[in-house]
Amino acid sequence: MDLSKSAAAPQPSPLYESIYALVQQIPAGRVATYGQIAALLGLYRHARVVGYALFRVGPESDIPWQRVVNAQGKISQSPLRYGSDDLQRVLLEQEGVVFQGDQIDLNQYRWQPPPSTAQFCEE
DNA sequence: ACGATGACGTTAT
DNA sequence: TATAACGCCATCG
Repeated sequence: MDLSKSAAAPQPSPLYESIYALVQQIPAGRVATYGQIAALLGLYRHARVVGYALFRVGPESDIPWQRVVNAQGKISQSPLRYGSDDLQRVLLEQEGVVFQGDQIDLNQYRWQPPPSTAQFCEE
């Protein structure tokens, strides 16, 4: 049997898998930005794709989508979401994240990706 | 195959 | 500092 293309693609796209896997690696009380996750996957400008991947994920998923916010440290959600506008904020607060107004201090809560997960050469 | 969409990011005004 | 428009690329119909 050739398993070259038979029963070898249960997942719609490995790209999403990578995104989900990375998001799951975010520890509680920490947050990451879409651009950050995208950059870790080598998708420097694909922040939108990351958001789109999480969009397809459901509220019952194993993905802590709640820990993913935009570069402004704010919560992004679409009108098509579950309906709870403050749901994500509440979930983060329960993890120990403090909101300054409607914004989070990324300088303090930004998740620091381990070098094992991805390589980042900064200067 | 093409067009429209989208949970963003960045730059310009 | 806030608002607006553009770009970026994968996914969906």
